[in-house]
Amino acid sequence: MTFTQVYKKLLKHYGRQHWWPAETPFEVMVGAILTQNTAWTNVERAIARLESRSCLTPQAILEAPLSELVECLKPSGYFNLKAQRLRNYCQWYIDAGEFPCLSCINTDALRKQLLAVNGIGPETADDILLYAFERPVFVIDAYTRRIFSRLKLLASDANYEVLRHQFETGLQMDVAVFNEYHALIVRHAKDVCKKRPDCADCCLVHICLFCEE
DNA sequence: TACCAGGAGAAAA
DNA sequence: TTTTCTCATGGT
Repeated sequence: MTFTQVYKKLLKHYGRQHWWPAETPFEVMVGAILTQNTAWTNVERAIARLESRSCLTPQAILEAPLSELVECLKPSGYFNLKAQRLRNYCQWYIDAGEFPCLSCINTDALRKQLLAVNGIGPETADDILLYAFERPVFVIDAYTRRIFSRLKLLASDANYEVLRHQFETGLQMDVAVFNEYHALIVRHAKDVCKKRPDCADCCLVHICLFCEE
């Protein structure tokens, strides 16, 4: 089984996922920060609160009183932490020139800048690069680790950069494929979790889907 | 009631 | 350098 074969099976089974669920690139960025260790349904509530208070722009987030920002973020959990992280990100985003200025920076340099922002780790940076900046970067999350280590395509204890490199060299460097693949992995993980909640260790690999036809 | 969810950073060992 | 702890709400 190869990365490409798994992708084709997932795509055939679930169809296109149309990710990321957001109206604008900046909303993608906000969602990427708010979804850290948090269910997406809770992130949606927080984003809706930001939007209802006209706080879904980097300028508005920086100008809003911290107490108001915290109030908006409460449904997504870790609200104090995320309010500060969101502000850190917005400050960098404005200082760096926003869109379209940032589109001129090459992917490696942009990734380094993102990782230098307090609160932006590898996964969040890659979410932003792939879904907001449309760069060919593969996002490695907990689902990806579990599913692909079970398929013996990845080592579960390898560090993030090693896993990302394995994925990116195992596929064609294509933004559309990376976008769809990660979305399908999340969809699959959630789908299987719902079907088999009794399974120990959250059995994320739906064997029938991946067995040889 | 207990556990987990589309992590990251600081502190401790 | 590696491991552990903290941040926190909402759904199951």
